[in-house]
Amino acid sequence: MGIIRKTQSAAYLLKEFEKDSKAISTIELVKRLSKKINKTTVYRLLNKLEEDGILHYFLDTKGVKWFAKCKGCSKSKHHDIHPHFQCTECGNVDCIEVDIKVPESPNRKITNAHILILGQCNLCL
Amino acid sequence: MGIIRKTQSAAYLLKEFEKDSKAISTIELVKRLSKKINKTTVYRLLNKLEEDGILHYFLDTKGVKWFAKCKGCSKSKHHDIHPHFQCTECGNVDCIEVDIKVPESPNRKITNAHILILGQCNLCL
DNA sequence: TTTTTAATGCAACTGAGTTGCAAATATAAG
DNA sequence: CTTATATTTGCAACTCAGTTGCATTAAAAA
Repeated sequence: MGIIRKTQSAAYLLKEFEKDSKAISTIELVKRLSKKINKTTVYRLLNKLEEDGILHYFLDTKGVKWFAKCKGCSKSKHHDIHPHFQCTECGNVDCIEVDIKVPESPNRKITNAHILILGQCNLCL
Repeated sequence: MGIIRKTQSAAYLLKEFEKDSKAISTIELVKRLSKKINKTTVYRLLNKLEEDGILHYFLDTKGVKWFAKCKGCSKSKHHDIHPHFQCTECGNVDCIEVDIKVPESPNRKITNAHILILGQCNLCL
């Protein structure tokens, strides 16, 4: 589907990602916006924005979904196949702009990779 | 906690992993064992076996939890920090015995990495 | 065999995410 | 600007994986 109309809800949602470039978990977003946007709408908007290449998402080690703003992605193709870093102490997540080489594997065709790096962030060191 | 007693349920559960070395999703395990073991028990056993270093787990792109048998892990430390491969067509998951170098990052201490490689398996090519 | 203590089953619960539908609102048409 | 139309939204009810409390069962120790 993707976003078709410029609605107030979409504006509120995108505003959250303009504050800083950190990733935000779905649950956190639903909480933050609960007074302005209904939970259902938040979920629907996130999916649409992801399809349009405006946001990208990934899952952390606990299965929590995190969203972040895309850089240079389009509707046709996501280019955000970069690793993500999650601090094991504070839980914060960042995008890491580094390419990691994934080894070829016999008898398989590798098309993508999800990489989550764990450790301590600069604030928790 | 970890496993303390050798119970029939634990034996049934481990048997599933002895058939082959593939990873099995939690939901699939609960289904397969539903006539022999209660759902609650399956979940509790999986956690215990993971703590004991007998099984390891990881999450796929949809947040589904997969378990597989560990090779050379102990209660004190999991060594199964290898990548996992999931076929985007049939959904099957395998452990990949390859080391991937994770780049160092300034201002961070990297301790671990979760790597999920996606593509087509030999059966789906 | 009896005692002790962990493991299990059951039923009820939790909470993230989804669905159907009526009402609201953005956009296009007139 | 007003009306028509089609997408978005909110709400309530639902789904379903995973969890919790507690009484019962079954390992292992005495």
